[in-house]
Amino acid sequence: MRVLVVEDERRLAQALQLGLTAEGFTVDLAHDGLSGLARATDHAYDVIVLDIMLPGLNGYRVCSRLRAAGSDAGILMLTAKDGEWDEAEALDTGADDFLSKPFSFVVLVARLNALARRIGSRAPRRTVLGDLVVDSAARTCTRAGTPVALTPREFALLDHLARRAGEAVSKRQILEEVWDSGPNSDPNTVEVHISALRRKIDTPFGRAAVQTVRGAGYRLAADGG
Amino acid sequence: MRVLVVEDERRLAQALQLGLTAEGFTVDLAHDGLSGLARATDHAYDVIVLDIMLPGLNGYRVCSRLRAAGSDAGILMLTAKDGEWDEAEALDTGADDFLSKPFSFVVLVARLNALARRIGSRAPRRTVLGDLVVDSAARTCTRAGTPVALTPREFALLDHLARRAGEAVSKRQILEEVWDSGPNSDPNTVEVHISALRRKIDTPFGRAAVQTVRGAGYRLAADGG
DNA sequence: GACGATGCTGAAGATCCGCTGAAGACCTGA
DNA sequence: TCAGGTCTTCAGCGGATCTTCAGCATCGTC
Repeated sequence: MRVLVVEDERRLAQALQLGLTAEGFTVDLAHDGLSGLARATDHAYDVIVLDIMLPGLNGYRVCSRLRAAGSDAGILMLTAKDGEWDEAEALDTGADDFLSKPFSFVVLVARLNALARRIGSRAPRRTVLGDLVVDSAARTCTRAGTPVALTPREFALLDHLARRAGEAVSKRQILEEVWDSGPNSDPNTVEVHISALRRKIDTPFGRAAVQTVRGAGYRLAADGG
Repeated sequence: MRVLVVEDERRLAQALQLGLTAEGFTVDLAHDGLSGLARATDHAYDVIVLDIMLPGLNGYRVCSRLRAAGSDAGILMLTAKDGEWDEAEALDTGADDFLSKPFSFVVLVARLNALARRIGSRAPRRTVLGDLVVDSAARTCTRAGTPVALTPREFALLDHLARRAGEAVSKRQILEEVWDSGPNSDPNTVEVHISALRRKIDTPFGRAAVQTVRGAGYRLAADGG
């Protein structure tokens, strides 16, 4: 579960990062509306925790812009309890849930999990690309009806590519989102796993769904290759 | 990254030009609303830094006219006051971001970069020029439905020209923006790649989308040639 | 038509990029 | 601790790609 916390009070933000990481979430931080928006559009988060009062661009605007940009992440708004910011408005701009400050950490985690469940159920479970089927929920993959056994990494990689089927995805981006690693990790790692993936879902079937886009990364053919 | 700074205080404007150029931006200046509007409609800028208080035509008006004219450049407004009203008004007229004077140069650069990222992500996925289709996200190109295989450089070049379809783009500009290289690199490099591009997207189809504008560079025909 | 400036293009060497087999580290469960 | 599977690192290969160069073509001007 990838979570983005957009919160300008740095101590609170860091406390949340610490606590949520301990709960098993993968947490990134942004400290103002604009960088939050930028991160959220650049990366695929499951849930975004969004403070309403932010420097630069307030939470409402971040939220509505995210929705306008087609984001389907779950959005949980943090509202200060002074009545100035209407919670109904938060929901109107496309938020999924809200929480009044100050809040208990346990409640936040519970809400996040509830949200994640709801989001999970509205996110596509299965991606069908020709005769290649990727089932994110069951973590299974079949090619022409034949089940294909994949290792966790291989599946995560395939799942990531499948969610962006037809698009070229850079190795750097793959490293960040599948490996959850910094920008200076080895792109060869991706190459090795791509190679392994091809050997399982393409080569035995004489297909080529996993395409190399030289200089730009990889692309999973929208028609399954 | 092409930036237009519209600012009537000349010393500030020149300081910005100097500083932003050092940061790697290509910077043009305008000192009043009308000439700013004219420049912005004549040239393809990625981002426009727009002061609100301008002689002639104020920033709000410049901004809304630009949007009315279909400009999709990122617009960053410079507001003198720190009030909510300025912020809301600026965003409502179509600005993407704002910054209150006085501002720190570092912050401006950060905001410009953030804005550029967002603009990049909202840029059109596909450019259709007659039967020539350039898909930036998938990094594919088709002519009359036939897929055309391009090398990374060729694609970057075509993509660049396609985003400015109908405009003449100089070799120098191409070198800067596609090759990301200094002004003293060899323009022949561009010629060689243009030649290769034509051999792939024009010659086999008996078309001439890539046009030479003698002394001024190249232009991609808006109708695909 | 001659001339200089500008653009085109084939060839070649250098460079870059991605692929892959193998080895060892690592993790996990018994 | 061991066994089995998985992951990362490394190094070398092979081919795609880029740049440079040189000669030729084309354009505009005189």
